[in-house]
Amino acid sequence: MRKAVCDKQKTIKGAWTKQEDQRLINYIQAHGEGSWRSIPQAAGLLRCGKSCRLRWINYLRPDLKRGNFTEDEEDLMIKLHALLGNRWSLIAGRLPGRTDNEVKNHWNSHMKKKLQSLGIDPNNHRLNHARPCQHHKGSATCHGSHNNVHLHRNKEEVQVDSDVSSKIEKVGCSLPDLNIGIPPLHAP
DNA sequence: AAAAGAGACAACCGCGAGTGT
DNA sequence: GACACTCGCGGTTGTCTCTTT
Repeated sequence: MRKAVCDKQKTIKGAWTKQEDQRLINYIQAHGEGSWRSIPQAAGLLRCGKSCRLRWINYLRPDLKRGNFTEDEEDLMIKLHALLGNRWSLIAGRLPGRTDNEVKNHWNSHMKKKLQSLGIDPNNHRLNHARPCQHHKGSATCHGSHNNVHLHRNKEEVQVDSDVSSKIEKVGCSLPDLNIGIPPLHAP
């Protein structure tokens, strides 16, 4: 049994204050990201490294794009989710300025409902039989609704991280009912 | 105007993978 | 090979804000 890293010392939990944010920003700007475990102490924060990392990645990073998702981003998110399932970090990697947490939250609160309203099961991207095909504005067809695009997490089954693009190509070919046109990977 | 409910988002937790010794 | 440790991910929960009654 491994001990939780954050239990080892007295750490603050809950919402971050502006002062804490500023300390973390100042430290990372001066020293880089480095070892998250040592950052809290070095930056003078009573937070665990995990919490610092999360705060930086999801909120403080200068390259983050705040605000609503555009239609293009949502479109791409749907396509990527059809391919990758709940691999939010991979999906976020294709949406510049977006974080996995942001993508995950947006999916759970907005996109699920959006897909359901279009008669699409948000889990497997199949058309629901209850709804007629013409109500779906996408290109999926009824006869193709038996395709299940869920990809297993097991790395022996699919090597996602190494080359997403090649997998997209492969999966896209095997899923004629999913109009998956994924743009090339953006530079970080 | 106040209370209740719903929605959105930030943050935490536990686990698995990767790496060094 | 076994172990210890850190990092990163996805699921879940907590809390704040907005909307409805």
